[in-house]
Amino acid sequence: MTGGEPQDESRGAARERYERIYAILRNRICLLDYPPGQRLREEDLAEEFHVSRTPLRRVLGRLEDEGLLRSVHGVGTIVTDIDIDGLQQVYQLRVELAELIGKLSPVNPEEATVAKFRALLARAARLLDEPDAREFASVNMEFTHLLAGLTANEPLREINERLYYQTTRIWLKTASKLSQYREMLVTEMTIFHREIADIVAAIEIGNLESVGHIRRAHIAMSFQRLHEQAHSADQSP
Amino acid sequence: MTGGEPQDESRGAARERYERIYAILRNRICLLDYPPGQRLREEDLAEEFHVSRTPLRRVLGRLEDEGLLRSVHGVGTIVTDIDIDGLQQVYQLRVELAELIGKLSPVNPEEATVAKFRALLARAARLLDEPDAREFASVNMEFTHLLAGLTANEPLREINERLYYQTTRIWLKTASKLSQYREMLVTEMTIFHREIADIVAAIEIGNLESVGHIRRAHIAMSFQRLHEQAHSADQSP
DNA sequence: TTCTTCTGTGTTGTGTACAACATCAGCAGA
DNA sequence: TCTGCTGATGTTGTACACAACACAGAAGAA
Repeated sequence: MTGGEPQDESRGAARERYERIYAILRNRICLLDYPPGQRLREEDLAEEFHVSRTPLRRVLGRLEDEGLLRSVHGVGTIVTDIDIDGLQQVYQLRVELAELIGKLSPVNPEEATVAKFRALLARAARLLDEPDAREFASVNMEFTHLLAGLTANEPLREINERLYYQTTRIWLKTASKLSQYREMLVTEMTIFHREIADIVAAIEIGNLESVGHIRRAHIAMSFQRLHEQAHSADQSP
Repeated sequence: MTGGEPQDESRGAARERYERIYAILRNRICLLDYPPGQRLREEDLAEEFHVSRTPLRRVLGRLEDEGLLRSVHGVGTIVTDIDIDGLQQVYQLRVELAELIGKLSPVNPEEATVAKFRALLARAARLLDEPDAREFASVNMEFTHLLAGLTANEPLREINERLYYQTTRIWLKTASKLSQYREMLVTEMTIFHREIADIVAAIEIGNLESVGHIRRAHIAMSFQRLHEQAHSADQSP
């Protein structure tokens, strides 16, 4: 009776499937498999996942509540569009929350987790040789997920990931529309590689507060670069 | 094309109804009209709001995603139970976010908003003469809502309110089970009245950063008192 | 008595038909 | 040629019937 059971949401096969479909669709949106403005058909998705529209609509409802989708009666379910200015507030908040991860209930990771961080570092290094925007986004996503696990504060973890999913798309979208696409890609990957290296170093000596600070700085700078790119791109054409 | 339209979710009567039912049920849960453990019947609720189970279930789904409900197949939809220890993390996070409201995009309120704050101060003062737990909870709720409006950072506002709804029930629940129920009520109301007075003063001189600090201190202390109350109550019987 | 099994009852989860709605092509009229 | 209307078409939103499931209580055997 002490402490309360883990209370995994495991029991209930329905819930499990719900979470699975949710994660799949969310990733598709965030990796631009479904680009902003794309129209999704409920019936197609229902068929793909072998369910009827009813349970699928619950997933879509959640994605809509989180701002990734927008259903319009009689029209369709549309992937929301995003722009750097509308995301400024989210970035400001993410900057602050990044620091909190090192402050609120930080948990020193097990060796297995550290190994995962090192594996991501290796993947990031490999990206330097053969740039790949999608693989970059994927590594970035797993990295964020792993970082969120460094706090035992579950609400903070949830919120952190949620805000991340709201912002991560802007990166791929901005990059793909850029004339100096390749240069930007290489620059960002180089910086990202350094970020992982720095954070792995901080983790290895168990200084999670520094992890927070490093992360904070990188999120802030990443936004600034994105902001400048977008606005200089506005003028050029 | 500059800035983006207000984009209110107004268009769509369905969405409007959805939000309305959601707010009603959320308030009922938070004011303990539906106490923790209460079993809700989808069909009853559907009948009450003159809709079928389908749209109602979307509302319940969101409440479940936010941790206020829990649906179990074949059993029922149950209001989640809460305990002070399980809420410690949420409180820690709320403490930090309270401060952020004064830092991220603070917006000096219009005179009408300030008037609402003063009205709440008056209601709180009236509570000192005739204590009423439910009215207290209600004033507290509106106060929190108003405070959230002091930042233009919408994601911060949303998260702030969401975390509040997750924690506010613990207060009424703890108080109602206490032997010195009345003393606690009066004590808390007195402190709450001072908090509003302090914050109104800070608002009137336009110092929103101080608002954040005051709020932070009060949330932290409120949790501490609750924590001690709960644990001293554990030992006595 | 006590344990086990089974059946009845009530609830949430799912599938499906239909209503409400938006959009566009086609056409008539000026 | 352009404008305004109308019907066809396709989509999401809603209602309802039924399946899947949990649980209590009765019935029966040891």
